[in-house]
Amino acid sequence: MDATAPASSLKERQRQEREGLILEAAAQLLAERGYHEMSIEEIATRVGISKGTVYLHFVKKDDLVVALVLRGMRAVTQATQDALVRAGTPREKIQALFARSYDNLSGERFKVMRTLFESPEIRSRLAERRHELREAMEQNRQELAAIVEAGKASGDFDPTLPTPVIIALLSSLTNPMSYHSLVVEERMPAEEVVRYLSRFFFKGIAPEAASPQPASPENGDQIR
Amino acid sequence: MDATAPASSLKERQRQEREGLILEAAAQLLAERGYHEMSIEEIATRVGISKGTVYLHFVKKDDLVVALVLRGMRAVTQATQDALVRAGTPREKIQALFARSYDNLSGERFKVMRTLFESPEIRSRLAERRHELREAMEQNRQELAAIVEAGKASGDFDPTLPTPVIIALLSSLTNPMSYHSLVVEERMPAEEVVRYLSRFFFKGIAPEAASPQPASPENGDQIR
Amino acid sequence: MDATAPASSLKERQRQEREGLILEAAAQLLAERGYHEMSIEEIATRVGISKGTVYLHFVKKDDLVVALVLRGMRAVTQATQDALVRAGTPREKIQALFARSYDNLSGERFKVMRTLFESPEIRSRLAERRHELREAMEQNRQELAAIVEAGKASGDFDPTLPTPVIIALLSSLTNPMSYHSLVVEERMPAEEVVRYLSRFFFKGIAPEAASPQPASPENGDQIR
Amino acid sequence: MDATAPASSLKERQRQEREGLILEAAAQLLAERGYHEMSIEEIATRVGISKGTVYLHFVKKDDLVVALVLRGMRAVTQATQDALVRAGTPREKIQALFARSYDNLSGERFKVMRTLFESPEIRSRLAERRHELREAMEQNRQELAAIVEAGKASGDFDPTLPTPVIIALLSSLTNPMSYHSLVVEERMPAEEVVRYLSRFFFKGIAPEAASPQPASPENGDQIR
DNA sequence: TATGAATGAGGCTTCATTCAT
DNA sequence: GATGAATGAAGCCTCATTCAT
Repeated sequence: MDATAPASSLKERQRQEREGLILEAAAQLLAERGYHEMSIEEIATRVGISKGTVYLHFVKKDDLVVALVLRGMRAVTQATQDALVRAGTPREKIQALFARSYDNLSGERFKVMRTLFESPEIRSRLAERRHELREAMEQNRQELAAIVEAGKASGDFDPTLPTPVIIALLSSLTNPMSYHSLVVEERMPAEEVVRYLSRFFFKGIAPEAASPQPASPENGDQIR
Repeated sequence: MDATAPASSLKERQRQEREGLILEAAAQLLAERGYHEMSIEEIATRVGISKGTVYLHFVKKDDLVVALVLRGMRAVTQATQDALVRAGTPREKIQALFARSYDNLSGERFKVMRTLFESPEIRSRLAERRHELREAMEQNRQELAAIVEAGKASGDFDPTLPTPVIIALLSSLTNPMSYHSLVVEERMPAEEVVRYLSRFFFKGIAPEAASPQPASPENGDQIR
Repeated sequence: MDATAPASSLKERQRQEREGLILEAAAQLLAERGYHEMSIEEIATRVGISKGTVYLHFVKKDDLVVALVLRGMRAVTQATQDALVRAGTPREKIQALFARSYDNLSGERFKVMRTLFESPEIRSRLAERRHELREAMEQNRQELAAIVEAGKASGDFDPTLPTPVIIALLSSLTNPMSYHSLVVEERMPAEEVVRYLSRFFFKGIAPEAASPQPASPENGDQIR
Repeated sequence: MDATAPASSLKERQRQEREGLILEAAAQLLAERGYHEMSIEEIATRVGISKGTVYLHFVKKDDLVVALVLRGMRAVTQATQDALVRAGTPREKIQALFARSYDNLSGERFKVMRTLFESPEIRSRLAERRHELREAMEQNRQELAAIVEAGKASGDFDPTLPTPVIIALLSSLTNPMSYHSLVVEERMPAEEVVRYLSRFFFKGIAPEAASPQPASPENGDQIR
């Protein structure tokens, strides 16, 4: 038995690995073409396996998408928590969130997630399994709410702005459309976008000059 | 021929009217279900005509969607121009844009447009006809750019923020996700959302009290 | 309206006709190969239409089979009633039933029905819609029961044999296996089979001589 | 080699045993669901082995079914012979055949066989290998023919009824439909069914009273 | 020898598109 | 023009069969 344990764990690892590849390919195709345009056949081809093998991992096409969303959601939640942990002040945490949304790693996945959620086709598919997703979504929302509340308490955020509004604004500012128009089309470095975003988030569109602060390195790192 | 001209113009008017109805029905279905779940059959049923008749107006399903997008784009451009004309200062113009995005009339159409643009399925379909859309998009972008530049000139907007960034932020803040999460889920009145949005856009997340400006009714309406 | 009525009735007639052809082809294929071996594609080919057209008549493959069974059941019931009406004594009625089972018209359909009912695959499919079939089956059973009871009352049938047993025996003797082994394999004329069957049903396997009746051509053609 | 012979015979016995289990499981599934609904996977699961192992015994699914049918046929033939040997008069032999058909042991297998033969899917499959089955069928038929001829000779059976007809009638009366409608649906004890069947077979549907025989307990147990 | 992961043919079903009426 | 019946391509999914371990 000792002998078989590692063997099975090898198989299992390979299996997990392949499942990851399938999800990766599916995420790409989903982002490129959408739910219907993504065929199981093509996912298989991209991974280098056969159609049938995909079905060894996911019973239905929908299951694959649900798995994709769940995985993405967990990743986003994880990234959010990282931002919570590593950064100190609420202001720094927000900046970390922006940075995460625009880096190329989790950023890409983040983009896919947004795409998924905004597609009516996928929404209706997820709706049938809302119970599986509700929890993950709610958890993520609460992470954000905690940051916002802390920010209000610390005086960084305006306490008269309702928390849901702030969360919505936060989410809005990190959507894939912005990413695309600025980073891809305008070829603006992601870090620069993040810097602007951060400044905007905290100070709005108002000109620097209007602020009484003598120096304004707008990243929020000023002493004030 | 002169005799037939008015007759044909009557026919033509009816034709245009029906085409409008088809587009309307298609927009609804597209927003509700996405490209593939929207069948020509159901569009026809909703309009009260037959499948074949839809094909008298649009040769392909894709053509219908392209027409939809073009029409929507023109409508958005028009609304943008209205905002430019009716409102006075750049600040007021921006407020008008926000208001437009969240009202029920053009707002709904606006939402559909966003949905279309964010759907990979439709994006890839539009990609094949990008030349037909490029112009309309560019025009709209220039309208916004004009407002932004005016705002920078008037001192309302921070001139060190790149115009494309500001445009992206503007667009981001009016996406359907925000609308849904705030107006639908949180049951917040659209006007209230617009007020918060406007305030945020101009002053950011910073607490009101922190602003040294003696008078800052940035909604325009409060004395405070 | 008067003008359209006949037109629609023409269309409708053609439609019914084709539906009949589809059912006919399906019945053949079902009898030849069974449920799974019968593909919609081949039904269509045999009728000379396309796959899609079959679906204009039957939403699902199962629906086709259910329709087939229902139609067959109605035909059998009808034939049973005919036998009840045309023939006089219970004995004659039974003979008519045998004749019906072995003639080429309803006989063939009868055979298909048996095949359908004895196939586990189809049984399980019908099971899901048992409510649609129960009625037709029960009606037919009651027709037979009525004949049997009349026969018991008239002294033709042994009243100590339970009616369900007699019905089961009747049904058994008309099954497709017998038809096949006698009429097809042994090339015995159907009328002759019916004659033997009838004699057997009423007098059993016992030799004629054992019967005390002086003349007993038991085919019913005796004067008595 | 001599040394391996017994070892291989042990292995061989185990192999035969397992083959029997596979056939048993297949027979059950075939009767329950039919050819296509019976998957190799499930057969393996029921036996407690793996899919691949089934293929060590049967190269094709069809081969399995053919083997099943052959085995069943041999069993039926065997049972027929038993009836021939144990019972005395042809009449008793027939009664033994009925009893065999309705008991729970060979009866069940008998039922499966009937099901197989009446399924078009399997028939067409067997057709391709008719040569493998012809012999077994013919042998069985001859056993029955021998009984019938003996019965005719002994005066028990009417010699004017053709032997194939009698065989067909015999077969008809033992079909699974009867079994189901009487034993399962009507909850009639199998022995009682056998008694009625036997009586019917020998004397037909005619009422007892009509028979001139003074005593006729028709079970064949009369002295005569 | 036994396993079960991998394969891919085959069939149902949908729906955009065509075209005779 | 308007209709809707007819078509057939395309994709999901199952499962017999193969084969490396």
